[in-house]
Amino acid sequence: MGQRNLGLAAVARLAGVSTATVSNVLNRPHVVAVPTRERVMAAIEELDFVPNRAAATLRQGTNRVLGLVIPDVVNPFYAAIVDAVVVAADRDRYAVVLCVSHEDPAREQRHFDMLAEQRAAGALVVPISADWSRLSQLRMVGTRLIVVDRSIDESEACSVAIDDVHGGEIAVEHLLGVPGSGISIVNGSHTIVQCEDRRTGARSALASAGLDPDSLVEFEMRDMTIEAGVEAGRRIAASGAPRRVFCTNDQLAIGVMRGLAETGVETPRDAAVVGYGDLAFGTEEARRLTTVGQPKQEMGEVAVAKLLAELQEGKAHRHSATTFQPRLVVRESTGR
Amino acid sequence: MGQRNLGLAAVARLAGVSTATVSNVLNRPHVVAVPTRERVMAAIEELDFVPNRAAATLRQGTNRVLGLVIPDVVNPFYAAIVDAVVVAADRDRYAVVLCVSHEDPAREQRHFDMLAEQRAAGALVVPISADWSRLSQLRMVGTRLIVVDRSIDESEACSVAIDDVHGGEIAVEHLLGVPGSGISIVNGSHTIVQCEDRRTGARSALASAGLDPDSLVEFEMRDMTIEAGVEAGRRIAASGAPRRVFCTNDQLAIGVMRGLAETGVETPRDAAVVGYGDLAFGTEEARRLTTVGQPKQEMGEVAVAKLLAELQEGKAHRHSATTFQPRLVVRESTGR
DNA sequence: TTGTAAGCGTTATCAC
DNA sequence: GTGATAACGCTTACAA
Repeated sequence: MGQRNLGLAAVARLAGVSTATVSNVLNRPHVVAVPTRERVMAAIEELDFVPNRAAATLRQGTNRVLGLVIPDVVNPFYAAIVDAVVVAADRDRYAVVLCVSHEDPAREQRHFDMLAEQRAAGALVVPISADWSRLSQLRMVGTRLIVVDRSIDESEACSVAIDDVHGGEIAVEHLLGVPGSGISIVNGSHTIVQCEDRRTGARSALASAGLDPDSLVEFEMRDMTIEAGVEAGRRIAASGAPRRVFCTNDQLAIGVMRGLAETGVETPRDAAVVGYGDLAFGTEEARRLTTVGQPKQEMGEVAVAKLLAELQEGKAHRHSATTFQPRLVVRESTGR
Repeated sequence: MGQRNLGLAAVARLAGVSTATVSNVLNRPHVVAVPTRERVMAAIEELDFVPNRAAATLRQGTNRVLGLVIPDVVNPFYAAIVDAVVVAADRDRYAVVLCVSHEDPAREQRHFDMLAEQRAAGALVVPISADWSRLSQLRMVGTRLIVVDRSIDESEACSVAIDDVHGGEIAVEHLLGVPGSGISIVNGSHTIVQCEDRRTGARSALASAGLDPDSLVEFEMRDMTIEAGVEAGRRIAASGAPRRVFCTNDQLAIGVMRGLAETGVETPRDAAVVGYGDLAFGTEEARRLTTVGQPKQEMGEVAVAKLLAELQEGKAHRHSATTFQPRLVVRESTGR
């Protein structure tokens, strides 16, 4: 019960061996003779010995810790990544320090500095901006970096990302196979790289089908919420825009279906709607929505795998960028 | 760019002071003369010095790290707690090590041990079981504990929880104010303490209204999913059970509404449904659902506040249990 | 197979 | 206000 706090030395004394041997029992059991090992284990048990990783970190210069820096943890997309990362790291006995930047560069910077001070072995980062000077502290202490869900030059770091252009392509490709004419796109701001990429993919799908990319009828909404989607749906219904609609997230898509329905345009009877993300599971409307699924768990797992590989390889490591392809999840909203 | 890695000593040399002074500049700037301080800061800048927290941890016996152990991070209830905890911890410059137990006791145990080895200053735990012997390692190294979302004897640790009994009470109280007769409850397994508590609250509300608690018509479902809710809704419709229905989570509630609707029983026209949790925001059905809201962010914040207080108070600390009251979020599903 | 001993980079206790 | 210096607990050559 009491809160003692001895060290290797106490264990060594009780077991009648040296500290080096105790250390070996802990880290390289195979080099220790069996009877010695057992004596040491017994002493560890007896004293409730808890190794002090700070001492090991100090000595080795690196901590069995990975940093994970994301913009938001309530967002199910990132939550899924967090889950995958935590599981993968746990498999290799790494602790994960979670940092939520909330899109605040100053906060993100503090997180980087903190991870550097902790001598984190590596960090998985969904960066707010592409300003690499911010990472100098981490570089300085040798923390390895993986950029997640953003692309970056391979000379800088490893990265994993999901190909949003392809996501836009398969969405529109699918819509083109549904009866109707023309394509509408309901998008967020073009300044968001994901939105821009998905739109690029949409245009590319039109081009591949021998259609004019400029024939895409665009609705650029300020927010990417259900409300904004409803507004877009109304405008589509009112303006006679194409009723094969690609929305760049699921909320917009659900809103669009609702906005269309207000004037009696039912999906999928009179319209076809494709969303993006496949995140809002478990709700009625999402269950009917054809959408673009993103392999986020896989991305998280591979990110950790890359990081651990880089840690093993050391100097010999060469950065690489991995891209994951989204796949279409076909449901009712495009089934005529 | 190079990866140097000096220490206080190098900074001290460059600034022409002792390591003690550099340490003071970092930790107690006010005791250092201004010109000296400035010279030291310049040297720190010049050398890109990054303090090594492992050394400080080793010396001080405690790490500026909080552990957060939860069963699941994709679940929005826990995600909200994680967010609140991370923000609160960040305010006081604590790093948060996230551990996801996935309901696996062995894994949870590893997490505890790991936090002990890291000499975490404290840990916020949503424990799988109430087996306190599991925490011996943590106790041994002086890590302070706060139990979150579970109750525990005040002699053991501080805790924060949400009063599920009261949640059940206000839900049924509200249903009793809606036209109709009798109350149905759609619940998960009674072995889940939250389910049992919410049911207890429901019975208590009946009693307070002068009704027989045993008049509560119960449906105990194996899962707490939308599907299970649909099944319950069908059974309610078929059996003529009371159509004022309290469901112990939102998924069940959404399912019940759907199941009822299959036989033309529309909510709120012919039925009143109350859910629990207020988590599935942004979906059409959830927007219409009267439900019991849980102050989860507040719980997370207070948990960290308690932990930090305990860390400050040290020996003098006395444990305490804080209970948060849920509040009813009234929406369409009970509005006749 | 085991022991010896030199650090790792801080912080804290004294002197000055 | 500042400087020496002794821990803190572990890992790792190297020696035996």
